[in-house]
Amino acid sequence: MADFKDLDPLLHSQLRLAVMSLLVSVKSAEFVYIKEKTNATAGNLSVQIDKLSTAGYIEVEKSFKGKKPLTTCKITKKGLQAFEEYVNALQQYIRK
Amino acid sequence: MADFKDLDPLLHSQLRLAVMSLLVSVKSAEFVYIKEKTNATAGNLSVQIDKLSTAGYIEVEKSFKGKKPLTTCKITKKGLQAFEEYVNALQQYIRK
DNA sequence: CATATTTGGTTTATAAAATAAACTACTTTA
DNA sequence: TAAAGTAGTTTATTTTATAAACCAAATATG
Repeated sequence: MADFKDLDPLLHSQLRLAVMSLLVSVKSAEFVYIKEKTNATAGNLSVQIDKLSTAGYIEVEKSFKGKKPLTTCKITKKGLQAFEEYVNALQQYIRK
Repeated sequence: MADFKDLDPLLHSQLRLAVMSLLVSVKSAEFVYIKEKTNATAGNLSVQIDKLSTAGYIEVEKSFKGKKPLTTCKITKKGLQAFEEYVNALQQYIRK
């Protein structure tokens, strides 16, 4: 049996993984939408989005919807690759 | 799309998950063996094994191999169930 | 009209987790 | 008999995650 590959710690977090999971399928999503889908608090989500953004895994665009702030996220190529590698590494842990 | 199910925080840890993953397949393993397979430090492993044991996910038996201490771990029914649930919940996050 | 309340967040503080370092107890080897 | 190794545990430190507090603007309410 091969040794366990390290799991990207940036992705091995429930909330960040959920965010990435969403972004993989929808390609672009608003803060509020992500917040609802993930059941996260705004504060927590804000922090985790920041981390993903700093890592270059997602792109964050701040604009306005009418007069309200609007934060839109989309996954980057780097993020997609990291996600795929994470999933591959993880398979080793969870296949019975 | 259904909301994301919570991931058992006890299992959502690289080292603890690796330990459980090992125990699922081998059914019983020694401390040193687990340590080598997971590349963990003894201290870290000791702590994480303790947590899994306290949760009732594994059973820990302390004996002696000759004159050296021997810690043997095996997964419990509860642990196996938790592992399976974790894997199921996780699927939702990682299917593309 | 003024004052709550809601929206869409960010910042900061606290709690929990992971990890590393130090230590224990004993054994083996030189 | 001193040094080094084995098999761990305990404690301290660092990192993370989460919650609580806050902010600015908009909208609703009496």
